[in-house]
Amino acid sequence: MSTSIPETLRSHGIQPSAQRLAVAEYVLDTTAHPSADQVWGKVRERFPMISRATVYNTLNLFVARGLLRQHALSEGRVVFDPNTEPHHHFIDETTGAIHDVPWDAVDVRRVAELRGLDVREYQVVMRGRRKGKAEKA
Amino acid sequence: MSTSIPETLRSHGIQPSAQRLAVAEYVLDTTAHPSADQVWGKVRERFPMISRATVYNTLNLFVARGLLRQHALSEGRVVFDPNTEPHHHFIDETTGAIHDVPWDAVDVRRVAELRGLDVREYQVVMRGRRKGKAEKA
DNA sequence: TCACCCCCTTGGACTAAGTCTAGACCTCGA
DNA sequence: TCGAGGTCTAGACTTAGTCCAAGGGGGTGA
Ligand SMILES: [Mn+2]
Ligand SMILES: [Mn+2]
Ligand SMILES: [Zn+2]
Ligand SMILES: [Zn+2]
Repeated sequence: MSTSIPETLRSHGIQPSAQRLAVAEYVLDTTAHPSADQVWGKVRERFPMISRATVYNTLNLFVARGLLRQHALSEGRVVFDPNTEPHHHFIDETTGAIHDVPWDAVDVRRVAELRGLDVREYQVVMRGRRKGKAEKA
Repeated sequence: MSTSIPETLRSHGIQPSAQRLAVAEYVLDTTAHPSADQVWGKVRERFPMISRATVYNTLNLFVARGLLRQHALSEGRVVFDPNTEPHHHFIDETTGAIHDVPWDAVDVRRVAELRGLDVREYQVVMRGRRKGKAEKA
């Protein structure tokens, strides 16, 4: 039982509105790492009159208030991620899909010892193919 | 005493031309991780008639032939990197500058053990500020 | 030397991602 | 009821990047 979406928005200082709820319902509950235009496409299925500018404004607002993170992992694609905890990413070179990798699944050491660099955050970005699971037709 | 630039191009299967040499002279010898349009701006200083399309074509060709790597590290910026050996990157949040971090300066373990993922390559992407060196005016 | 061919370069059209703006529209409190 | 602020919208605008059709240039063989 988690808090309702309007509550979540308010607790991050965001005034709920019909459009913002429609965006939040999709983007706060996906692991697909969608782009802004993909979010627009998805939200329009249930809310056809929402404008592109509103989706961009809403996503940028959510990022500014810490509800979402924004990543530029693969060429030219900026994506949104509701997982705001530290974690790593794996990019499937075949499909372009981005998968989360739990923070503790990888060991990274000696980052804090780098001379001259004050590292505030970091992640491991991996590329390759998903194993097993025969390719879907 | 390294090989000449025309030799380098030929050894990667690239026919030298005046334009390609001008691009190569700059981009194979920078640590600045420039964008395509930054390369265009720089090359035009010495070769003012070179077209934008040629710079993009040349950079893409260099990437295809393994002379350059392309990275999308920070939001919306695709940059070119003549360092084709494995290494990590540090992004200065203040200036946006991208710095190379030697492969051995960081320890990454257990990447190969990830179940279901065939990791072909990876790097650590770090963000923060450069220490020391008072900010330049 | 000349002609031909192939590759290269060029400017401009085109596309896609993203931002900005001006006005319409809500909502809520006085 | 009214006004003020905040929100939404369509469309113009910007920027990165690709595509295209036409022109140019250099090597090779006659
Ligand atoms: Mn939060
Ligand atoms: Mn090489
Ligand atoms: Zn993620
Ligand atoms: Zn680099």
